[in-house]
Amino acid sequence: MEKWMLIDGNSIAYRAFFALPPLTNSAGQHTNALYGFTTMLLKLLDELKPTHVLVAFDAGKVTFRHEGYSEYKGGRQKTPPELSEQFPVLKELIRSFGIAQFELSGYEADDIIGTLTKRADEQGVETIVVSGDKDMLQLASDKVTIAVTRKGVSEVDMYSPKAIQEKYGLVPQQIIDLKGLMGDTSDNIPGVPGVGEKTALKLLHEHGTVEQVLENAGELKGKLKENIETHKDSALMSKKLATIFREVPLESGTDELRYSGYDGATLAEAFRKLEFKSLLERLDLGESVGDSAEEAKQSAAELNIAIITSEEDGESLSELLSALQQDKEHGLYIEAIGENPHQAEIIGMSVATGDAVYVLPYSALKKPFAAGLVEWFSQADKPKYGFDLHKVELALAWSGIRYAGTAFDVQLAAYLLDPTDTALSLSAITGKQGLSGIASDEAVYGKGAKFKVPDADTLCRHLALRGDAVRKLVPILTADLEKSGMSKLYFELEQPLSRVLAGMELQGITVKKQELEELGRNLESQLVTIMSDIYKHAGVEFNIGSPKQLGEILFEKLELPARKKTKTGYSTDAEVLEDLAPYHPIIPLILHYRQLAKLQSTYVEGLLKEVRGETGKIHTYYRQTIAATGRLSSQFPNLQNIPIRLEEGRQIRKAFVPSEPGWYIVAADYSQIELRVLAHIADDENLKEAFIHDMDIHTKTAMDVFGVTADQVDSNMRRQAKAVNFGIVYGISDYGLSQNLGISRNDAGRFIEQYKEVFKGVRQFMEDIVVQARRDGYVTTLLERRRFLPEIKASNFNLRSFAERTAMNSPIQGTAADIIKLAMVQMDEALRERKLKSRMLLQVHDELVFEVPEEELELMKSLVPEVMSGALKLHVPLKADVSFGVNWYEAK
DNA sequence: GAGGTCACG
DNA sequence: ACGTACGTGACCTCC
Repeated sequence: MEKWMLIDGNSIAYRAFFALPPLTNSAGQHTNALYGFTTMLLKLLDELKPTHVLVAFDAGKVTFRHEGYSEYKGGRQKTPPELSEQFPVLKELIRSFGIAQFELSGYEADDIIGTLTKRADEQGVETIVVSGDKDMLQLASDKVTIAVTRKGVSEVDMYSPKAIQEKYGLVPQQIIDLKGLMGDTSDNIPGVPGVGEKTALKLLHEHGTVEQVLENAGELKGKLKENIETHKDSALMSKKLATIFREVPLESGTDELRYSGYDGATLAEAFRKLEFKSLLERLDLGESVGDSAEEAKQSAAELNIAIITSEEDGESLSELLSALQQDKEHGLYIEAIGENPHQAEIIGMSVATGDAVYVLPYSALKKPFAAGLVEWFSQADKPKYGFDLHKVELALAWSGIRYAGTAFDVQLAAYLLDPTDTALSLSAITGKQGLSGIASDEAVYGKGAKFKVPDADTLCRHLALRGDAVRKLVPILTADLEKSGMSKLYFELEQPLSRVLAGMELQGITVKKQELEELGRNLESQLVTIMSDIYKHAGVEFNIGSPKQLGEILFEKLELPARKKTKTGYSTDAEVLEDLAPYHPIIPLILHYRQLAKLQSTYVEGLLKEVRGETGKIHTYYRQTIAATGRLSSQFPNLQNIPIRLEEGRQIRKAFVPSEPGWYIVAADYSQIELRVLAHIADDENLKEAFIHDMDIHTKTAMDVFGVTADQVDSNMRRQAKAVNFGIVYGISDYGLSQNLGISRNDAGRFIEQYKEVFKGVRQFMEDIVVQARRDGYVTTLLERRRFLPEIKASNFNLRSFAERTAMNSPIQGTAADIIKLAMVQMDEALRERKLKSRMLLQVHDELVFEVPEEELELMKSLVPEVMSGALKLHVPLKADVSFGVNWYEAK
């Protein structure tokens, strides 16, 4: 059974353009009409499942309608260039869908559609016309339904003749009479002055057609009668103009409209260019969620899968090993279940190479006959092309299998290509690259309580598809890195770093449980005391840890002044409480309670849970593919936020000790790395000068901003200057600075202006980087790390301002990240070359922590800062301060 | 699972 | 007029 869908391309594009905010891709190309059109099209294709689809466009400026009425569409605003530039792309996009499109010189889209619906009526084919224009309702029939967009383009109202009858009390043919009387300002159809929809409907209900209304105009009264009699011609002409011409000389037959579904890869390529990320994912999702099982079976059926479970599959295994030993290109996928790679369970693996995909359940990998494969894993000179090999290395290590030799990691590459992309699962990357979708993790395993490893058959097929996907992605992402100028960053920094990180994580850091436990007992007794004090002051027991309950106590029961609100109620954060401190003695108690409770739950109990019983060590997991700026992050547990600012919390660091008796903790941190990076990037003479002379940068800033000499800078001026420096790095705003310093916005603005007067290079940088971001759609670090900032062109002030601050901050924070990463790779090499026993254990953004035997202490105290400061040559010196002690606390 | 809070650079 | 400092992760409460 045929089913036609006929779309008024111009009308829908217009609707979409005005309904959506001005979206652009990173190249600055406007995409809102395209996006709206596409979402609507995908939805209709999915819901209506047409066999034939056509998009019709208006062609040429002059249509036959102008012959009779030159003012036709005259009053219409000129098409904005932001929209007209989208039409050629739209036409290409429709081709990517595999959908036919017509335009015929001298005719409008609705004439083409009218002509086709006439054929549909004659042939009895069910047809849906899609438009943003109610004019189309005249085409409705028992075969033809009109879908008119509502609320933008996401939803449509369906008009059958019956629906039109219900809504207007008219038959479809009368729609033109309606237009004839009421006109249409958007097309500059005049109609009859003073006649709107209400009057027009009343007249038509009585008389049926424009002609009849005119004939019976004598019966009418007053102004209406006068208007109609004087504008008879206008009414008749308007009716003619509103009439869709249904005899367009179309040469093409309807066979050309046949639609057999889109090609995922072609469409994904088009979406990729336009950066329709959510739609790309939806393509992926549509396949993986919708018919995941079927799809997977289908694609898997096309693969030559060799499942290796026992010695009997020796032949397959030999083939595989032979390919791997010859360094054949391949795709490796290892499934490790669990978020924490130190506790993940490997359930199987696959390698796609040659014309086959080899799949091994983990049980097979552990058997003696697979020893060759285990050997291959450990060979650093045997290249491995895989996905998230950092996690794999850790998971394998805990299963007693050594791993080395990453030649390419699809996930790491995808991160560099867009570090703000939070969907770096293999299925997401595959979908984004427009390869045929593989099932998402959730589709295969379920999630939460429903998590379940599927039966062996399903699992093997699934693993096979993933190995195959990795193999296809390797050359694509390699080329993308090259195109974006990030090959060097990838191959010489990120990939080597991945290995260094794994080494640090597996090494772990020793934590003295007794130390933490004692701290915990101490905290516990303090907490009990404070808690009862708080209850006394409140006059009631409540859950201090509940912001809701606390808010009620403070602002309702105790009637303290509530200043700040959150989405859900009163804000009770530290800033609010500090302001309230003078009003009630309960406030300092709550602040203290909060502080200690945090230490207890996160740092004492939290860390104790992470200490491995066997070794007394904590193994964090540095994530290399999370932070938008290129920084690392640390999880399970986070060792990058161990307390230091307050003395009570700093005590936690006493529990972090060397793993061997007599060794030391050595810690080295970059001094003012971000401001030094800024001095370099902005090439600011004054700032560079300050660092070349290794001045105290906040004092120097105070001198320049306040126009005083060094000995005139008091601690308050220095504090304010320090805040200004922070602000500069964060992408300053007067408001932000005023909040931070508790001063007026005007005063903050003056500080900033003064700063920019003295640090002219910084001012120039701030201005240039925003312009650059707007031009390129992204900003870069010194090592060419990118961050895309599409919102830099947003019309929404907040979004745009955020993007502008990010444009200033990311190159600074990101370059600092580049530098310490370089230092880590170089430090790792230095330790190996010199065959030192010292080990690098932790990284905290601008700090590296080592454990060092006594005999290497002196050497490391000079080597570490030397490597760190020499990691990258800038126009200012990099400085690293080093310290040591018997624990992390003492290394200060 | 979201929101609030707070630890770090 | 708009209303915010940049980047993270963990814990708790409450729905």
